[in-house]
Amino acid sequence: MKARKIKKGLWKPEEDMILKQYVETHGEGNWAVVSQRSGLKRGGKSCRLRWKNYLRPNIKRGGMSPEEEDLIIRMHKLLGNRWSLIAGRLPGRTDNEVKNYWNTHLNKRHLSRKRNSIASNGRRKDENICATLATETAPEVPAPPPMTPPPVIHNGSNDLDAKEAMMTGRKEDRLEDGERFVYGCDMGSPLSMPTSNYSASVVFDDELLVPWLDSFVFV
DNA sequence: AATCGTTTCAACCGCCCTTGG
DNA sequence: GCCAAGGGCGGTTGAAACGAT
Repeated sequence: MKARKIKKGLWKPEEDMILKQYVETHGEGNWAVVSQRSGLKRGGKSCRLRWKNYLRPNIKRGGMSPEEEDLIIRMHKLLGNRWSLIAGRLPGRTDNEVKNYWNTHLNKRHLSRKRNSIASNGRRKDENICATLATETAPEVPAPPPMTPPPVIHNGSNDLDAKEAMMTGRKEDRLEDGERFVYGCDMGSPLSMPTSNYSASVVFDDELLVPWLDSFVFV
C-alpha cells in the first residue's frame, strides 16, 4: 500500500475551511479518520492541534489582559508547567497560547527579576530568593481546600515524605532551580508528579483540585 | 531602502497515558 | 496481562514579523 504523503507547515485558509466544515458536520474526535476523509493531506495530530488551538469556537485571540496575566503567574507558581490545567482556568485560551505567553513574556520578566534579586544580595540562597519572589508577586494565593487529602507517595516498599519526593522528581517535573521550595511548600495540594527516572513519585488527583482551582477562574 | 538581529507564536516532535480488543 | 492505536501534553523549532542600525 502506498503511504500518503503528509503535508506540514503553516495551514492555509482553504485547509482551515475544510477542517472546520468537516468537524462541524461530523464532530470532534477520531482525528486519523478526519485527516483521511476530509481530503486534507495532514496528519491526525496536526488536524487535532489546528482545531483545538485555532479553529474551535470561542477561542479568544489577541493579547492577554492584566487579569489573565496575573492569573497565569499565580497558577504557574502553584502548578508549574502544567499548561493545560492553567489554560483550563482561562476561558478561550489554549494551553499552547498560555505556554507561549509564559515563555515569551512572563518567563523573561520572571528571570530578570530573579537576576536583579541575586545581584542585590549575593549571599542569598536560591530557596530564599524563590520564597521572596513568591511573596512579592503572588500575595493573594487562596489556601488549598481543607478536605484535600495528603499526597499519596509511592516508592516501592519505602515511603518518602512529600518534600523528599519533590526534590527527587525527574527534571521536567521540577520548576526551575530555586523554585522547588515554592512548589514543595507544605501544600498537600493535588498535583501529579510522576518520577519515572527515580523510584519515588507523588500522585495527586486533579479532580480533587477542581473546587480549589475554581477560585482562580477568570471571568 | 537594505540588511541584520531579535521576538513571537504556530506547528511539529516525542513521550506518556488511556482504552479497546 | 499484553499490545496497538488514538489522544493529550509539554518541550522545541523555525518561519514570519518587527525593530534597530
